[in-house]
Amino acid sequence: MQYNHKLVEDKWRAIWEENPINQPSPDKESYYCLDMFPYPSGDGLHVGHWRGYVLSDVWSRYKILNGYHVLHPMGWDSFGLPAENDAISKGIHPAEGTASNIANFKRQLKEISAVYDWDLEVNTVDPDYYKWTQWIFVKMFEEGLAYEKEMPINWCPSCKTGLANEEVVAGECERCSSVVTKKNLRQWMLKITAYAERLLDDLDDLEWSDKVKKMQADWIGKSYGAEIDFKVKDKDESIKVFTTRADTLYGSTFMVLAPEHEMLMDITTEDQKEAVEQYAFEASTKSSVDRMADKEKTGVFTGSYAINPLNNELVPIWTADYVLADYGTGAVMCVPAHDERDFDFAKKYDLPIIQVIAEDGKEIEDLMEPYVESGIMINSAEFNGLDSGEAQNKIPEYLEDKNIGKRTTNYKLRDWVFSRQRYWGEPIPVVHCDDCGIVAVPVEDLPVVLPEVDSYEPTGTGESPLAAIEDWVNTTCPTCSGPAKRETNTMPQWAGSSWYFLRYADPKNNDKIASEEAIKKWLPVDMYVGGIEHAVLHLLYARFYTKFLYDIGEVDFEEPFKHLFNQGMITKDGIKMSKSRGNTVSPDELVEDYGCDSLRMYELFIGPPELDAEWDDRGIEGVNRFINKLWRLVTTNKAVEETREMERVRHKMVYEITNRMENFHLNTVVSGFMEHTNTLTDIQRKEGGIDDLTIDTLIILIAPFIPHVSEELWQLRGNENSVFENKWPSYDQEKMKDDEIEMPVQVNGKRAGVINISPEADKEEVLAKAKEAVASKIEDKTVVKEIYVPGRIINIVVK
RNA sequence: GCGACUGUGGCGGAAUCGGCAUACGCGCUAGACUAAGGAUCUAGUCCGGGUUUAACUGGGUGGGAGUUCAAAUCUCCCCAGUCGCACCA
Repeated sequence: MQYNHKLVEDKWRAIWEENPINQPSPDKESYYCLDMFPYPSGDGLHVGHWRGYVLSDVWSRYKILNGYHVLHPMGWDSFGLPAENDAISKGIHPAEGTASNIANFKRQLKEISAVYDWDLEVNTVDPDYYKWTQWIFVKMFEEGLAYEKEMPINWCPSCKTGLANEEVVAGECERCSSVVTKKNLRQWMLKITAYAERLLDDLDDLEWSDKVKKMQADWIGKSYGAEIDFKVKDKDESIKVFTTRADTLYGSTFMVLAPEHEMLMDITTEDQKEAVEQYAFEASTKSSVDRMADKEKTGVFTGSYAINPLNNELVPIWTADYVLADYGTGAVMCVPAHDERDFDFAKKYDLPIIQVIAEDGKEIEDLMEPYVESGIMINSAEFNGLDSGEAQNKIPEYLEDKNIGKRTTNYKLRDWVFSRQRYWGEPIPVVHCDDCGIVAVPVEDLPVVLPEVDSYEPTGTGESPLAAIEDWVNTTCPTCSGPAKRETNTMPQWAGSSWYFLRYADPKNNDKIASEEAIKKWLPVDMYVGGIEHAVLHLLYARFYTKFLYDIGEVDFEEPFKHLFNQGMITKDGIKMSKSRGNTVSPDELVEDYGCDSLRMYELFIGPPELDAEWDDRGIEGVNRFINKLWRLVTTNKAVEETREMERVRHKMVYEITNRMENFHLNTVVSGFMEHTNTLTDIQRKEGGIDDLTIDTLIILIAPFIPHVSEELWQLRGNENSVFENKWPSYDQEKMKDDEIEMPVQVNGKRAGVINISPEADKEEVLAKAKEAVASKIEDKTVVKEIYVPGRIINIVVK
């Protein structure tokens, strides 16, 4: 019988639909293998998307064969701008576009034949789902972690909405690449900074790649330093600066405040007022791109002086936009001798440069560039001669004693700008009451359902389109029943995806995010598979949410994803596959021509799963040929008595495949199948057949990769159960050993011959045989050294 | 600028521990089957010298040095590409 992928795949899809292979049982442990759920775009899936989904499915099926009951769900992260933009341009409600995109995605995902349990599907735009997204917000509000603030935030002029810091990439909007500007807006913020320390510390215990951990750690950006108070001359005020280099305090010759610093105008003298005001105004209109690196530094003198608390020297106070308002205290003590930026600034404005650290304790005359290394303290009164590292502790201690400074830590992480001025998102569930202030919508009134609007168009004024719906906006206060207005901002797309992994455990629960038992049974996620693009955004937010839910007793773990696997991208002509670049390859035709099994296997064979891989349409032919070869091997086999060779090949095969699976080297698992199938085909030809156990073992091992073919072959061999009801085969290393092995013989490190010996042969015997084999190369030379690494190599060193 | 990763045949890639470099697949070449082949099967395929064929022989994992009996693998320097961060005091 010929292999016909259509017949086989249709048949088994129908059978699995009736009888899912992943059944619970009291003696099975649970395992949670999760894909990052997709945004259902109108573009559909391409072969790049398949890669991650195939990977997680192969892993899930491997776990099923290892005796686990596996949770492997799928759902939709459906709020977001593309649906809304479609709504604006085509005039259809975003919900409609979203629904049809989901239908298409689902059809395409079903082509993969993954073991998804579609009964557990979640969808972030479903009011039964976002009820809980809103509920979490209310809890955060109650705990003081969600707060309102008017402040200059990142603003995308194209998307016409505020953005979180994490959504700004090199000064551009993460979504549309427009240059991000600043806008002063009333915003909802989440106090993620309260979790900075835990978000950083707990990275240690995660089985994530070092790369992602480092990206998160860098984003959180903890640095140790000191806060120091500088008194302002002739004023009753002092300015706090943050520095990581307290050791350089004696070299501080000026101070710079960010143009947004709240004390700037207070301390500016009358004659400098105009210039400073002008400068601050200009800075406020600049985008972050304009303010960024390698541009010449600019600044204006405020006319005031601060007093260096160590030596009482006067230091002029400037304002300059190279100092950031929202890091540290927004004010910096400047040490031009030991900081590049301060050095540039001092050179430009002719400010004094005092060296206080020297490599050998000797001052360099006319410093040409800042000395940023550690060294010996100079020009620092009683601290002279100290190692600068030591002074980094001694000086803050000294300041602490005098109550004019303290050691502290600082983070780059900022609070999360959580409101968006757009339509297609979860309404933020609070009302504004003139008497009671901001009041959260009571839990029993959730969800606050997103109302219909006439126009989805963003207003661009900082108001959401929801603000125009008067009968929705005007409501009554849940506390005093007086007139109140609803919050009209919506949540960012990340809100729904920050906790969805919990909902899969119990998606229809109407009383809780998910029941305690369901959460205990399934969570945290054992294996999380997805692209690297969420290294900071989604993964940081989800970790934050989980820690919050832990703190309020909703979950019993602090980290949502134990093991994270980031698959590489599929590229075409060296660039990422995407609809906008027009270089996508659709899986639909490939499934039609070669079958799901061939495409599944090729997606893995293409390269190491963690690295990017270049798509080549022709490659799938090879995998398809292999499946045909395997089919022939199994269907034409006449069972024979097991020989020693067959036994050895079988154990070796199980050993190698299992090992490579455990190490996630899935591309070499596939090539391993090819190699062993070639070997078995040779044996079959030679011996007239293969024993049953070896054939069965091969079918079970390969089942996670090509499930339809495996089921069919399993059935053709007379079995009535599913191939997935088997147990993953085991191996015996003793039985893998060859009776005789080929051992290369080197002379001076170069291969000179080969001998056949028993692995048990002793050294003398082996060396004698080896020398005989390479006699012609060593006969007129003196043997200096003989290396024998059992099972590996022989090297004879001659002179 | 800082940091991480990657660099192996014509191509994708393999090489648990420092131990036969190029497994497996694509492509290509030749042959078989065929009315036909863009199907299938068989054999060959790192580069060079050599020979009818083979034997034989030299080189070789981005470049250069080093450690070692032995280096794709370890160390140092350099080059190229990709990604991340980027005035964070």
